[in-house]
Amino acid sequence: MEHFKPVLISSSWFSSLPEYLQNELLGKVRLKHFKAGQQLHAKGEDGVGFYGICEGRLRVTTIGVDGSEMLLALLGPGTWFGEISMFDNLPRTHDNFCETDSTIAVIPKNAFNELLKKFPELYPYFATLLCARVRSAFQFIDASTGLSLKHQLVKRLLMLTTSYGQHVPENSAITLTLSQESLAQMINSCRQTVNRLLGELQQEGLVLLHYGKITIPNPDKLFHDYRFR
Amino acid sequence: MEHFKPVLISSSWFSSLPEYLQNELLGKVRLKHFKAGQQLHAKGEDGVGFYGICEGRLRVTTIGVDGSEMLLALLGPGTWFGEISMFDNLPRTHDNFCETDSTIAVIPKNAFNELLKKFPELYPYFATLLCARVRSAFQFIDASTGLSLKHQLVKRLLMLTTSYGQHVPENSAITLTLSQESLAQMINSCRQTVNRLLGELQQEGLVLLHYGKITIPNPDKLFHDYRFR
DNA sequence: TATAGACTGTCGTTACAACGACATTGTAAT
DNA sequence: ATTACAATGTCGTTGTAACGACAGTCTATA
Repeated sequence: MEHFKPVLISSSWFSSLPEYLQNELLGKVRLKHFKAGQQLHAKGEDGVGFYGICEGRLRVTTIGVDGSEMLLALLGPGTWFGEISMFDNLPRTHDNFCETDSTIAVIPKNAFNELLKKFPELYPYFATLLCARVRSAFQFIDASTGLSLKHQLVKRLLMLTTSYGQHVPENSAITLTLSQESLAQMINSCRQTVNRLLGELQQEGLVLLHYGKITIPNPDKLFHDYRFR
Repeated sequence: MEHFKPVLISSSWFSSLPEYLQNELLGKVRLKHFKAGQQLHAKGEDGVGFYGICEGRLRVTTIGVDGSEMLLALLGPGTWFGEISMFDNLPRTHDNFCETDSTIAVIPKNAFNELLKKFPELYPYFATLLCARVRSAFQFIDASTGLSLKHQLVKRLLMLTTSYGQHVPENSAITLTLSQESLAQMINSCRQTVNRLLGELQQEGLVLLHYGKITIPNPDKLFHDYRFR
C-alpha cells in the first residue's frame, strides 16, 4: 500500500487536499487487483465505492442503441473517479473495464460517507472535483458536435495527452499507446477514416504514426494549429 | 418578489431543500429584468452570481470553431443555474441569452459564499445539483454520439418535454414552442433534414407539426417507440 | 386588409463518411 | 524460423446528410 501512495496523491486534485485529509482518505483504502478485460462495474449498477488507480489502465465506455461500444475515456494511474454515485446515490453512469492488469484503491461507500460526516470540510474539495467533471463533459460535448471530424480527432488527441499522459514536462513529445480503432470509437467514426485523417496530420508534421502508438512531437503546436475557443 | 416565490421554489431540486435554507437563499435574491435578445453572460466571463428564472426563457449556447451557434438548452421558469463558477471560481462555461423578456433572481457571489460559510449543510444539496449536471451532460453526450440523427432528434424532443415543460401532468400532450431551425441547431443538423425527420415522426403519429410549435401527443409512446438504454 | 417577415415543405446537387474488401506490416509465442 | 494475430494502409462503392433554391403558409402589425 505504502508503495502506491506516491501515485495516489499525484493528481492535481488529490494533492490539493490538506495532508491530514489525504491521509484520512488513504487510511480507508482497500487494494483490489483486476485482470485485463475484467469489468470494474457496469452502467446502471449501484455505486459501491470511490476509486483511485494505482497501476494499469481503464476503459470507460457506453453501448449505443445500435450495440456499438463507444469509448469515452482512458484512465491511467493517479486518477480518482466514481464519486458521482457516492453523492447522489444513483446508478453508475458508465461501463468500466480494465485494459491491462490493474490495481485499484477502493474506498467503500460506507467508509466514504463516514469520512464526509466526520470531515465536512471535504465537501468543497469534492464540489471542485464535480465541477471539473462537468467542465470536461462540456468540453467533450463541444468536441463531439459542431466540429469537423478532423477537429474532433485533434481535440481528442489533446485530451488524451493531458488527462492521461499526466506528469509530463510541458513541451515535450508524448506517445500515446492506443490503436486507431480505439481512437475511432472515441469520435464515433471508423478506423479507415481515422487512418486517413491521421495520415493528413502526419503529412502536416503534427503526429508520427507507429504500430499501436501515436507520437505527438509538439502538443502545443498541434493545439495552436487547430485553434479552439 | 413574493410574487415569484412559488415559481422559484417549484423545481424538484430547490424544493428538496429544508424550508429554512430555501428562505435563506431567497433572502439574498435581487431581481433583474432583461429584454429579449439581451445577454446574461458570455462564455469565458467570470461568474458573478447564482441564478433562478422567475419568468421568461433563456437560450444556452456555444459558438463552434466554424462560427455556427449551437443551442444546448432552453431554460424556463423555476430553473436554477450558474452554480459551477461559484464553486470552482472558473469562467462561465456557456453563452446565455434571453429569448423573451425575462426576470431573473440573482444571488450575488459574495452573498452566495457567505451563505455557504454560515450554512455548510448546503453543501450536500449543491453536490446533488452538480451530480445532476454531470448526469445530464452525459445524457447529452450519449445523445450526440452513437445515435442516428432521428434518435438524436427524438431524444432531444424528450429532453425538452421534461426539462422545460416542467410542471406537466404525467401523461398528457405537450406543445413545445420552438422552430425547426432551433431544433436543428440543437442536434447540429440542418433545418431541411429536421423537417424531413419530423415529417416521418408525424407519419408515425408521434408528433404534430404547427407553425413554430411542435406537439407531442403522447411523450411516453414516443419514448417507448424509440427505446433508449 | 394589405404587407413584410418568419417559418415550413420539398426539390435537386454535391460532398463526405461508412463499409466491405484485401494487401501489407508489426509483434509475440511456440 | 514459423505461425497466428493484431494493426495499419488503401481501394472502390454506397448511403446519407448538408446545402442552395424556391414556393407556399402563417402571423403580426400597420
